[in-house]
Parts: sequence; structure tokens; C-alpha cells
Amino acid sequence: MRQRAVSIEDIARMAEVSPSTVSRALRDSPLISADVRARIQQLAREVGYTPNSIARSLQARRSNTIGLVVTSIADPFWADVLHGVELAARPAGLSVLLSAAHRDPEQEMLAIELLHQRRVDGILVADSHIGGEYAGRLARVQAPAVLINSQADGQHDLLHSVAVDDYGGARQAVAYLLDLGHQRIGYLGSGSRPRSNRRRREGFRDALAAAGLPADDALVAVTPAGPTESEEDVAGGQALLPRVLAAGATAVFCYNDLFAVGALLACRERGLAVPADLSVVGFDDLHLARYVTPPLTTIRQPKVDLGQQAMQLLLALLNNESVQDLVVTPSLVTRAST
Amino acid sequence: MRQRAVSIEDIARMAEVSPSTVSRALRDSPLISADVRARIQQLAREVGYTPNSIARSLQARRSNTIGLVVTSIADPFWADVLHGVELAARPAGLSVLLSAAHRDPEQEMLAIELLHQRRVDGILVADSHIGGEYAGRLARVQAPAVLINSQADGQHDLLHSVAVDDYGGARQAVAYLLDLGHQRIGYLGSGSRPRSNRRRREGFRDALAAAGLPADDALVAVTPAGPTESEEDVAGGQALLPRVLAAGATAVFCYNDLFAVGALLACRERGLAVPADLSVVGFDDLHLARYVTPPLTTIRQPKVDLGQQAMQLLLALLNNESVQDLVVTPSLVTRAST
DNA sequence: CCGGCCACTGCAAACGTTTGCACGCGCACA
DNA sequence: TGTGCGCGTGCAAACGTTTGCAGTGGCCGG
Repeated sequence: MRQRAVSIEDIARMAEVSPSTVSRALRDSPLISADVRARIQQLAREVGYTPNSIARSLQARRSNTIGLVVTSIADPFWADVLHGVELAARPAGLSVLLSAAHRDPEQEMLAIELLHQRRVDGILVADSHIGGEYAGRLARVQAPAVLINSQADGQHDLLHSVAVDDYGGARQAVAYLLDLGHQRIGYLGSGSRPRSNRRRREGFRDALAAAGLPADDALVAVTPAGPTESEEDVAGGQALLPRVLAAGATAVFCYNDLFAVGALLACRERGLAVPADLSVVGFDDLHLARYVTPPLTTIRQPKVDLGQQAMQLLLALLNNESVQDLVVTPSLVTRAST
Repeated sequence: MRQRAVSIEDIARMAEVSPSTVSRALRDSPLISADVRARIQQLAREVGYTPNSIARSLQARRSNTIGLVVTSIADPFWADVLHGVELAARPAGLSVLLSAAHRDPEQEMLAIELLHQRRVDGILVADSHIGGEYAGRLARVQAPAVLINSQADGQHDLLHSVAVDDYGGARQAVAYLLDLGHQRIGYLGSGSRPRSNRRRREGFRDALAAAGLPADDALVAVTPAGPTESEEDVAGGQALLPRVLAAGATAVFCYNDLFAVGALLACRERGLAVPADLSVVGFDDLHLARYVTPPLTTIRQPKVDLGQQAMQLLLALLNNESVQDLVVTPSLVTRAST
């Protein structure tokens, strides 16, 4: 089948020098005389030599690779984050190994262990669902790790993190609805994101409390827990909306934009006008938020930036610099759904 | 800093056997007596041994990794394809190395060469833009490669491909509009995708011709060539629509769903009702096609499937099986925009 | 003319595995 | 008791690099 690629040793034989000379010549070492260097580089080009990164990695004990484990690649939110990661990894000379974990802690742990076997230099985990019960297994992996918007609660002390302020974002959203004069505001939540859902719900609750409004559980609806694909979010929002409507909501704050889109669809079904009959606010600011009717008021997460920041933090970690966890504050973007 | 991970040799020393025995024991070789095997496996577990894939790869001369180069990760279309690739790669024990090329041939070639350095077992290229001028450099990379929806024309004979039938899809779309009674149909095209744009436009043209309608260049508008991000597609559709409107179009077939969304937005701006005043058809069937108003009639590309098929083909190639290029036929899905 | 230094090159070990081959031992059979 | 055979284990080479150290030769200065 395919013949073996040409190696440094092959070139050494052809040029009648030692492998070490070839190695040095190719990396432009001043130890090698200029003419020999030129001759070898020329020869290498002619025979189409391509260095073998695997051998290099073995000897250097670093792979110039980072691992990224993500819940779902097809999710538009994470796709943007991944994009940011790639953007920051490339100039640093790092390649990205991708794994999907489908919101399942065991799969996530397996993915991390696989990356460790492959000796990645660092690991990025998006939307992590692994909790304390994995601390033991986690301790065995040597690579520094950074979590992006983790769903796990107790901060493992081995891990660093970059996250958006769910609580603050939610308070902004609800405060805005209150400003608009709404008194009965509903919340549509996701049971499959334990931490961020809780934080957003707390922000929702506290914003109401700060305005002196009573908490009314009838105005809160949450999908059941358990692994889901992001596509189900739209259906979730659609299914949940009637409940808060029945409780007399005039506005609804949704866990994310896909829930909000579901809410929009549910409104259309029952002939409700948005924002006239009901105001809708999302979270994330996906691209599609601008394209639905009406365009969605939402809390923007700087998705690409999130990925870049996480990568930067990981890079610092790789340089043995001391780093600090990052919390970024999301911002309200108002459109026509309110 | 971080201490070295435990190696087979370490275990050998502790167990007072040779490295080869440890290696065999860990891979459950029947050559090793059952009790020694058990003892070593136990010991390995205790000390937290993790095999070093890099060393393995070097010796086995295969990395169990494939490379995927893609134009843009943030693009919802390619995100789905990537998802499909991951889905098929995982069970085969292959990891995925990701690279972005931003619709730039030179960057794409560089990405491929980088993957080759890393000695990936195979390469998948999505939306390839490299043409014949790269044949020389391409020939040096040894890994088998599969193109997904390539934009390059002349089929390089070294490369295999999986693609959707752009021409057939376009004909379906336009035939459907004709069925609906439209006589003046416009086309909104993308200059940055040479091949698929041309094929779709040809399908458009031939469908009209088959119905005995004249070709009218005023009904065709195409964005300028050159690298773009997918987000610009919406703006493109929005900017192009007025032209075909001015030419008296009652329906418009768009290069893809994002163009169609742009067209929808343009209609809204000028108070045109869809589909009453103008029918709109897209291409791709992105998730958001269902969420816009009105929901978009479009040509569905089986995106996840495309990724899986490409991966399957690559797997076959890796097994030295003979394979055949694949063309899949897209299907019309009718919604409320027509 | 000799000692020493510098510029250049090669040797060999190391990175962590896998694997063909040889070896030693115990046992059965002749 | 000798031959042969299996079973279990170890040796060493190989995968393709990098790099500390040890040469070798030439040239310069004393």
C-alpha cells in the first residue's frame, strides 16, 4: 500500500551526513555551516520531506495539541465558542482535538481520559456536567484544564474556569421587563442545565423581589432534567409557554434563545401578538435571534470571545503563569420582542 | 512542574518483570500467564497508568486520528456536518483534529499540510476551494482524503468526494415554483462558492428552459466573489433582493437559507408579504428555516448524514477497500414561504 | 613548531511503545 | 536418560526525532 514517508535518516543517507546534522540543518541551527545547511534544506525540499510531529512530540514530551470537549457540536452556541477557541489556538501553534459528550457526565469523563491518553497539552471543557464524584479520576489527568460555562457546582480546585454571569444576565433581563411596566413575568427554564438554569432563575427571582413583587411559582415552568439535544429546546419553550400564560403572564424570560423561539412559535399558534400581548426575552443572542419575527430581545453572551478567553487562560496555564478565573458580564440587547 | 506520567517501564521495575511482559499483560495477551497478567493489571490500576498514545502511534505508524478542515466552524451548515463526522469517527476509535480555512485556498492547503505533519490517518475537507494549482503540493500528502461538497472543479484523481446534487436540487426547487404558477422567477446567488453556485444556477436555468420560459439575466443577482463569513449571507440576500424585484420577480430561488432569510428581511422592510407578494425558496434546510416567518420552503441537504457518509468512505479507504464517490440527492421540503 | 581554541560534525541516548525472536525450564515420551 | 516440545518470559530492535557530549581538523598565536 502507501509507502513510508521520507525521514531525516533517509535524507542523511542521501546527503552522506549524520541524522543529527540533518535535524540541525533543517531547524536552521548555526552549529551547521551555511553551505551544508543550504544543501540539506534544498534536498529536503526536493524529496518532499515532511517532519513527523508524532516523533517530535514523543521526544519533546508535548504534543502542541489541546483537547476540547463539548456537549454538542451542532449547537449554535457552542459552535461559536469553538470558533473562538480555534481562533486563539491557531496563532499559538496548537491544534484542536474535538470530542462530543452529549451532556452525559460519564461520556465527558471518558472523553477527557481519552484526551489524556493522547497527551494533549491542555483541555477545554464546555458546559461541563461532571461533579465531585469524578474528582478521583479527574486527579489522574495531568493536563491543565479550563471549564467554559460549567454546569458543575463545587469548583474542583484542580480546574480553572471561564464563565458568563448567569445571575447578573437574568437580573438585567427581568429588570428591563419591569421597567417596561410588566408585573406578571414568567420564566421558562431548562432542567438539563442544573447550574446555569438555577442561577438564571435566582436572578429572575431576585429581580422580582427587588421590585417588591411576590414570587409566584405558577409563573415558573422548567423542562425535565436529563440529557437533551439543543434542538429540543425549541420544543421545550413551545410546550412550556401555555403554563405561564395560564398563570397570567404578560412577559416571559426564557432560559435561552431557542426556548424563546419556541415561545414565539407557541404564540403564533394561539394567535397572540408579540410584543403586544406578550413580551419575550431570550438569552445567548444567537444569530437567529435577529432573524425570527419579531427579532428577539435577549441577553448577549460574547460567545466567540468566551472561547478565546478560555484559550488564553489555558495558554497562560501552559506557561506556568498564575491565572485567575474569569466571569464575564453579558449585556442586554433590545429588539422588537419587548 | 508537573511530574512525568508513569510508563510501562516504571511498572516493569515495580513488578520486577520486563517491559515487554507488562506491555503484553496490559493488552491481555495469552502469552502471559494468567496470574502475572492479573498482578500487572492490578498494579497498573493502582499507580494510575495511562498508556501514551503518542508512543503507540509512533511505533504503529498510525495515529488513529483524522483531520477535518472546514471553512468556518461557526457556520450552522458545517457544524451539522462536523457533528455527523464526529458521530461516525468515535465508534471507529478515531479522534478528530479540527482546522478552519475561512474559504481561502492557501490557508486550506496549509491546514492540510499541517495535518499531514501530524500524521493523521485520513483527511476530510469540507467546502474545499483548492484547485489544480495545488496538485503538486497535494500529491505530497500521503493520507487519503475525502472532499465534502467541494467547490473545486476538476476532480483531482487523488481525492474522493461526497457531495449533494446541487443541480438536481435547484431544478426541484424551481420546478416546484413553476408548478405553483410562477412565471418570473429570480435567483439570488453567492459569488464566493464557485462550483455550487454555478451548479445551482444551471439547475435554475435548465428548469426554466424545460418549461419553455426565456432566460432573463435581470432576474439573476450574485454577490461578489472572495472570502466571506457565513453571516454575510443574510446581508447578501437582503442586498440582492431589490434587483430581482425590480425585474418583476414573483418568486425567488436563493443560493441558501441564509440568503433566503435576507430576502425575507428585505421583504419585511418594504412591506411585501411572503408568500402573497413574493415566494421564497432556500437551500440547505438549516434548523432556523423552521423558525423564521414564514417558515421557509427549502431544499434539504442531509447535513449530518453527509458527514457520516464522508467518514464511512474514509474508513473504507483506510481499509484499502475500493470506494466510489457519492452524490446524494437533496429533497424539497415545502413550508409557508411559497 | 607546538598548544590550544574554534567551527563543524557525528555518536549515542532518550522519549514510550510493540513485537519477532531467542532462551530457559519443566514435562512427557521414547 | 536423552530428545523434543510448549509455555512463559526477556532481549533488543524499531518507530523518527532531538540534543548533550565527544570528537576532528584547521588555524592562530606564542
